[in-house]
Amino acid sequence: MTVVTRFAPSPTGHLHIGGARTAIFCWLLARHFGGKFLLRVEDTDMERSKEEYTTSILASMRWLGLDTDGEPYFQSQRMAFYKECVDKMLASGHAYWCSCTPDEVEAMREKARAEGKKPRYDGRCREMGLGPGPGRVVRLKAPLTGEVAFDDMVKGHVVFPAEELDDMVLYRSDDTPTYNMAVVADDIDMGITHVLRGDDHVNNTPKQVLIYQALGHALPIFAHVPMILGPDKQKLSKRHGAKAVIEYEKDGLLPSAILNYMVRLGWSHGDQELFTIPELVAAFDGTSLNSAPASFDPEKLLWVNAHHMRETPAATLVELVKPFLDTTGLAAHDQAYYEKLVSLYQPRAATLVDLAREMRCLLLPAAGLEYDAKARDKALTAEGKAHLAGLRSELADADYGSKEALHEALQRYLESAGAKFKAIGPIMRLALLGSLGGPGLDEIMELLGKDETLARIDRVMSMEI
RNA sequence: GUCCCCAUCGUCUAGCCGGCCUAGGACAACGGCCUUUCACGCCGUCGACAGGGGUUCAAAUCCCCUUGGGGACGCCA
Repeated sequence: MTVVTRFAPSPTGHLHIGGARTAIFCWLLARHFGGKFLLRVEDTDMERSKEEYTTSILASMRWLGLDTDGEPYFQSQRMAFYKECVDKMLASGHAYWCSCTPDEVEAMREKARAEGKKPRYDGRCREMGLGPGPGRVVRLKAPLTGEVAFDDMVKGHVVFPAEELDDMVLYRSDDTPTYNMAVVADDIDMGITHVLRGDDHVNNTPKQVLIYQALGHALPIFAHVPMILGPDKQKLSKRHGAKAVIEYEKDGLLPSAILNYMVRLGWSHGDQELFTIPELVAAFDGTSLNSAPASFDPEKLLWVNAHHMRETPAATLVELVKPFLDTTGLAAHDQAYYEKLVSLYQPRAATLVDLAREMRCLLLPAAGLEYDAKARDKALTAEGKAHLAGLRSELADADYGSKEALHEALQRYLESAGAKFKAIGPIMRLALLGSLGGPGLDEIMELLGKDETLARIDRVMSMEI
């Protein structure tokens, strides 16, 4: 059986992290089974839909690497098709015209609410045999009794009493289909086999089941994945650190890390936490989906990202980090320098933004190096400066071809001065990096080379304590 | 209000057609090791089956209730 999934966003905002996870699941399911992943833009709400959002969503999906099969479908371009479907339902007696005004319907709902029932339309136009007319809508002739049930890959068998469902509007008085109508018509037409979407749609599903039945079509396989909640268990929102996908791109996160982290929210594969994308495709078969909602944890996302950063080849990372570098005042360096530098900071940065910031001190010319005030207070001592002077002459003759040779040079100085490493560490770090953390002194010097190393030492030598 | 869904460490989760669970892994926190610093890595500590009833020789695992949380009830999607 061919698997055909679809992601169906409405272009009323950027691709948010919750939507991204749904898209990732759909994409993974299709790729795992060698099926098709389609995109459908649900832009029937002319008021809220904006083309810039369609562009943005497409860009985010491309960035995440969620490639689609074929061109996207736009609901706004399929109006005639929906009309046909509705006509078919009218002709078969599964739908009828209704002349009730929104105010009248609202009154019915309030009445039901007052009686402690679920708000619903009372079906008064059901048997009136009305035809089309201004202000009229088409409603589904829903069953009055019995149950509406469907099977769900994550929820199992879900049953709704028919009394819960009313004669929902399928076609509006402005000649447009309603959401549920359009979704079912499209899912059938597009040949969707697996409808995977957020939990918030389970209540729509029985309604859609009725439409499938009215259209005489078999049900697809449903999979309602649990929603993502913020750390406070409330619905995920901006203030939870859950942002639009483009924000993460700006924050320097890697697409593979986002996929890895998001997929693990509501899905598991034994104890495995870290996945490459091919591993994800191989492992994700739609089973092992959790049914409980999950909270979004920005900390763990960062940890996953740091891991993916470490796994990325240095040459690739150089290209990825470049857009994040503040290039003002930087000295010129070749590709090999950049790669070496990146490999030095790879295990020390959780995001591309961090990496870019950390790298900066080794890209600046000696004269432009910035010194951390605290590091300077701590490391710049008379003793330190004295050691630095000795170190300078030792280093002036050193071999900068390997970090081993440089390490030996440092050891030679230590022996001659009778000092411990910790006596020269801070002052050397201050001179070379402007701060106290970072890679080993030998590898830093190997990267900088003799002239730059000495220039940096000289600059600190001339500083007042 | 009505209906639907859900319930294991602070968080993500394994386990859930019952016994191998004195409940495993990961993030975070804390302690240690490694180390010239900072990271990485490694080792360890803290830490959970929401509550109550059943069923059973045996329940985190099955059933019921309670509580708690989420979602949905539009001529929005």
